[in-house]
Amino acid sequence: MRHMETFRLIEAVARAGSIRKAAEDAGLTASALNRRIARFEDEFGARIFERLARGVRLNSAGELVLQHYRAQRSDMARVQSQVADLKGVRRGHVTIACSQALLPYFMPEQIARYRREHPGVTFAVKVRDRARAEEELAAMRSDLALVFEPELMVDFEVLHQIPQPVCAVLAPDHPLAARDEIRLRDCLDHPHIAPAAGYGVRYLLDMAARRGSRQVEPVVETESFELIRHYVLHEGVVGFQIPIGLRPGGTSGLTVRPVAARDVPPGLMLLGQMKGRVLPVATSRFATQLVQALGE
Amino acid sequence: MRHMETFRLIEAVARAGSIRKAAEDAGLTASALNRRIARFEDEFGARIFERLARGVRLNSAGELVLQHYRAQRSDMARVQSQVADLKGVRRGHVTIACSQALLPYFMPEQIARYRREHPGVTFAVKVRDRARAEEELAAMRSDLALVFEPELMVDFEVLHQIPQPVCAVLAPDHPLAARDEIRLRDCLDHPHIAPAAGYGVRYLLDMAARRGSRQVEPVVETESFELIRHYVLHEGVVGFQIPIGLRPGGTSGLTVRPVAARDVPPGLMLLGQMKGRVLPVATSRFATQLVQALGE
DNA sequence: AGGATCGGTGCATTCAATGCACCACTGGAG
DNA sequence: CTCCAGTGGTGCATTGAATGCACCGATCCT
Repeated sequence: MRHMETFRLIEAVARAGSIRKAAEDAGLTASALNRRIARFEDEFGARIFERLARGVRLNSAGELVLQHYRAQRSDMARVQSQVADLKGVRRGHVTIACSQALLPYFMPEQIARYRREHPGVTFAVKVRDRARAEEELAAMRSDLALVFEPELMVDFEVLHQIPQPVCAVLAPDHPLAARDEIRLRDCLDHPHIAPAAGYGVRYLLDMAARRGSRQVEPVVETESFELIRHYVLHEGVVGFQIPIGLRPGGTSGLTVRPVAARDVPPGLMLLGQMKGRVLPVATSRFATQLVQALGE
Repeated sequence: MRHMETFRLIEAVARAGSIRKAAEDAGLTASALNRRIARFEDEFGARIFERLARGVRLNSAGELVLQHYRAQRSDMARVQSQVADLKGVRRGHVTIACSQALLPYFMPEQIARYRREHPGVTFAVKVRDRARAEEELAAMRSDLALVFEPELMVDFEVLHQIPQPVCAVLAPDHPLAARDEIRLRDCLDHPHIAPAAGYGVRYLLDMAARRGSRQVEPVVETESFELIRHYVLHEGVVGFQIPIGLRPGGTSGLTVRPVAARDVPPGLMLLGQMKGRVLPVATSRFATQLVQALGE
């Protein structure tokens, strides 16, 4: 869309922090870009950039303008998607930011199921922790977010939520594998492997451990859930996961036992969108499917 | 705002039903406008106008585009208003579509009260019947609507509602003026003056009369509530109004008596906005004031 | 048949956007 | 301090996208 060129450039300048840099990236001269911005500020009626000695920075008016542009851009995408829909083309593109736990089983299954019925719809799956996922939504770089225990910003509109108890993941020959339910203190007494700080599971574990005057002291700390699942098969340590990230049948050679809910309260897996946005057709349908799948 | 010129022209063409007419109005040639539209359709990826023998008409894709433009325009106005606000200018413009009954007392009072605290805010008050008021909101030509018994379209978001009983308006020497409450059949037995079809009061009266196998047969039928209020002083007829359109004290020389609620159920006065819109600062504050005033 | 009105198109023109060269200013390194 | 690198801002010539003009073919109404 030709008419939002200026907005696109404004966004580029805001990102680069400098008119010259942004101009170079955009393939035009600094003077041209400078004048575009000056002209926009004239028409708009207010400065949108603070002029610093070493560059520029968006002021609060500029933040509002940028937010407006992003909303407008995403709405235009929605309109195009709806038009494509009524042309019978049945195309679309769904962008979703989700927690790592959904990568092995849940998301692949859901996307495959959807694409079986709508092969024209393409997907972008971004892996974001709970804080970054909400940023994605706010900047409208993603249409949906499916995250575990997010910090719930004001702009996050919850479409569905399900509780997810924290589970211990063990090799079948681990001493704790015999029990049906495991206490947190038993996990902490054994060597354990845990996600790094910032992840929902770790957050719940830290809170619970502190309540029992204990500490989570993992022998291995990692950002990869996949590493956790595989590592417990190599060394007799206790791993932690949530059920949605584990194969339901348990054919993967892992033993899964819930950690006592009275020790570690279940966290919430939330499906959400940017508040007030009208989602494109394909996205909206996919969200509906997710809600249904989560409900089962 | 320069960048939505094309959208503005598209709207003009849609309204005029002809590229040539719209071009003339806009002060450019038909060929230029034609090409602008063709270029937009190219970029957009779909036709937005049906080409007819005698002109053009928006197709459904075009309707979506126009709706997008209106939403975007109103959001830009909101952004500018917020920026003006944080510049300390405290300016703004409130556009409200309302029923005729609010013109004599309610709206003047409310606007004056608001402007006493915010002299920089200007107002546009459009008088629209209940059907047209919702059109105004949908096309974003008005920010708020305060209407009696609207038909409640899907895009109408109710901010507040209060019941309004239908009242008989009489000269003090009218035979019915002696009673505290008046039955509908008594009104219909006397000569009466009523609003034209399409107005909320008339709608309620028609429904109620039909239930009693009677008919509303006014000696004078008018679109002006003001005429009704004044006419009852000239001829001994029964007029109909809702309380919010009458002076509370009753110093206007009129006698007001409620029509029995078991005959004519009270209608609803609804304050609403376009669903999902973020209102400009000034408008939002004014809406809050209206809600409070209606609550009293 | 014929006039009126419509959308669409080829070609010359124009003016707004751009590139270039340059200025003034700032901050940090030598 | 000087000097340099990097920034935003400006006057002037240039260019190309948008426009106006003239014209075409189609359609509708008289």
